[in-house]
Amino acid sequence: MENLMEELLWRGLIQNQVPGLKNKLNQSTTIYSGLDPTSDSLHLGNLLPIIVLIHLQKKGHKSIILIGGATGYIGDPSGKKNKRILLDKEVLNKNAISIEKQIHHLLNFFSEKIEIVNNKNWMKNTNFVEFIHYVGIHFSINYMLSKESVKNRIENKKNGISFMEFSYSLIQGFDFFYLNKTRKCEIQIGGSDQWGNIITGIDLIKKKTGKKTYGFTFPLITKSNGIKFGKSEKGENIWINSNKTSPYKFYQFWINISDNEIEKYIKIYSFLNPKTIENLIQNHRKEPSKRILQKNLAYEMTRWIHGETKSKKIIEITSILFEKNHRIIHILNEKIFDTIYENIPHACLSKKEFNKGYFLTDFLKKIGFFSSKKKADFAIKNQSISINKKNVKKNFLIKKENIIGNKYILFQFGKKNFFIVKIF
RNA sequence: GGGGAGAUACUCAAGUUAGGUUAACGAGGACAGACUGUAAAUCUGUUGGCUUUGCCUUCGCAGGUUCGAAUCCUGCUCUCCCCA
Repeated sequence: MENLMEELLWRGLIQNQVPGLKNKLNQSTTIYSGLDPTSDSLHLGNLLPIIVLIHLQKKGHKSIILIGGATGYIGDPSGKKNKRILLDKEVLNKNAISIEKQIHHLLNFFSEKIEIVNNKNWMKNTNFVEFIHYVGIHFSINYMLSKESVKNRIENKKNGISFMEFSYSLIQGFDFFYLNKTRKCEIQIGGSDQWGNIITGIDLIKKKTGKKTYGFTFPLITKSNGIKFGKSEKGENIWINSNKTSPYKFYQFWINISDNEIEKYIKIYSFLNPKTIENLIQNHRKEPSKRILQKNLAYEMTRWIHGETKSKKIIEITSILFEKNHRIIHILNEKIFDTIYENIPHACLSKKEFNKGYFLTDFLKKIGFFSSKKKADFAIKNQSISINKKNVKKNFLIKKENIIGNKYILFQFGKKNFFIVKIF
């Protein structure tokens, strides 16, 4: 446990810390982090607290994950320039249930059991007057106004802050107090935007009980282009749920991380031990074109989230899809095509429909690979379309000969966009 | 309550003062091509739709004037600023 703090620092998982944290981490204690059920799935952003809690638990601490059924109902103003869209209780409950399932799934992988609590269970019977008296008495308005999250919104006349959001940090502060009282929880962790809320909890516990508690935050991870990490180029979140982000896409996300960022991310996201990571980094630097770090991280993450079998399959089809020799594709068996079909964007078309005869541009639009014929047309002109790995030079009528494996046609746009059509 | 400014494509932002080469300058982003390693950087192209030498739809919304309107007129909605 002595090295825990150093390891967390080495991994880049500590941005800000309460003094004395290091000593506290040297003895077994209880740590919690909360996440509000604003969606029915976790994404790479809110996976981070869970990763850190697992690290801590593995080193002998007890971790608690708090699902914010109550706080989600209020909406955390931290890190938000504008008002949040409010979710009603039913949605929050549904989200909480499916997130809890996901968390169990994530923990099973490590055979770790982490307690999951929901703050609606202790907030639902709270009386407003009692709460304000019990908690509000300890916080001056001056103190609350000085919080970064509040300050920003007060200066912003257009999107002022509601009293409800203003009170958010008191509820989160109370959560920490409650967990300290009932579960001897002494450390709260969160993303860097949670610093203010964590301090509120620490202050509340101090004032109520005189006990000293701790906290730390991890950095807000942004990519070099300024986009929040964990979002795709289009700004979509990369979700844990395979219906929202396909395992193939998930794998590709990691594979595509650039060299100058991959070292940082493998430290943050993978559970490989530091020595292994250092070795991989050395090897990667020798031959960056092998993409050792990207492949390792992509594999580690995909097998954690989507399982060993699935990730092996994805690696297999990835190597086929990105194979430079276009002849390879013609000697594959049907089973592999079936696997490809299941894992990448696809469409199916009846033989009857196919036999009507389509020009490539119309076909691409029809199957949904391109949203408009013009775009498809332009792509062909640019020679960025391939059929069955073979570059298309100009628009032509799709024929039977284009079907391979007896029932599939593989389309490719650019280097990394694939689409497969099944003719049945 | 009084006065002023504005609303243009994914975003920012020209054009509006004399109405017509304006699908709408430019920048960013995004996508593609070349080079590579499914990297970065760089250079090039694209960035409303279609039955593509042409047609249709688009400059806050609804009307009007005109052969013709993002540009002029009327009404409406919304946003911002200043003074009370």
